[in-house]
Amino acid sequence: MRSIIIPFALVLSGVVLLLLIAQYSVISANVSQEIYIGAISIAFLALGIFISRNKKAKRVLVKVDDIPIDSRKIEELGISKREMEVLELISEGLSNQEIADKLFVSLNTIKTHTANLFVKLDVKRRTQAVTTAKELNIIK
Amino acid sequence: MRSIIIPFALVLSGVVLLLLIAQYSVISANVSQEIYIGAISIAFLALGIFISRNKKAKRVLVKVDDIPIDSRKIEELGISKREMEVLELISEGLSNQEIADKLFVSLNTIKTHTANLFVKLDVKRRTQAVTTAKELNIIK
DNA sequence: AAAGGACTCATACCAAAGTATGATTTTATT
DNA sequence: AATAAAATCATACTTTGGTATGAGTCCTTT
Repeated sequence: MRSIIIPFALVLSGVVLLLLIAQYSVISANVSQEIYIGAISIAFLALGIFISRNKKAKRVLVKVDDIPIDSRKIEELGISKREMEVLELISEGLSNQEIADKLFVSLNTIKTHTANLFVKLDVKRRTQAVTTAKELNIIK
Repeated sequence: MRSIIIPFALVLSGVVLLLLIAQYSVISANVSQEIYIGAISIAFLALGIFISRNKKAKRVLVKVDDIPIDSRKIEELGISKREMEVLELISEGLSNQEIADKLFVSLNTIKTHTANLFVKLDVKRRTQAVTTAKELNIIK
């Protein structure tokens, strides 16, 4: 929101300024119209490029990290909500005990979830689960 | 290079077109100059925004996946070549035994490497080693 | 030649991860 | 209300991972 206000102010003041210039050009009517219009066109073109350059770059940078999570695949593999939570915590490097503590359930429950997860992802180890899940865009 | 040619052609044809419009506006001299100039300004502003929007996005998108490996950090942490190999294989989800087989060394050797790696990365588990190493841009 | 770093390997022991099986309780869905 | 799926937990067991320590070999650099 705020990032729109500043360029807008620039545009408006630019328009006012150029209208004033245009008026003067009518008074000192020697210089041809085409040159003025051309100059104005180029100036605004540059302004437009300038405005969208700065902000766009950063916005896209953020979005690239957001490769969308493939919820179709999650369903397809029959991975439940709780299993997804566990998978994400595994990918953050937590131990089963730490996951159990964080989710307020027993260690055995986490072991069950991971075992089911490994079958669904067709892997044998948690590290493999993470790489496979990332390849499938199931986790970030 | 090529990506500059098309917008340039657009700009030039736009200028020509607007100059023609401007000429007609002199002939049908009823409409005030300011409105024409304003319209031209806005049109070119939009053109400028449009031009830089499309190209910039893709260029940045490509660059983000290529976050360079921070070899300074690797040195700084004193991680050796062999340790890096092990770290990469860990991040691919291999077990210690599989890594040992792949590198033609004993399981014990891999255990030694991982233990040293964990000290250098200040982590306790292989999964944590992977997330930390990725955060530090030590591995892809 | 000596010293240091990197790489190798071993033994032994403890901790965590993973497997298998069975069972109870929630929570949706029909 | 009945059924099914999801979530919970337990016990018992095996495998893998991780820690600690010591030691030998091979380079490289002083």
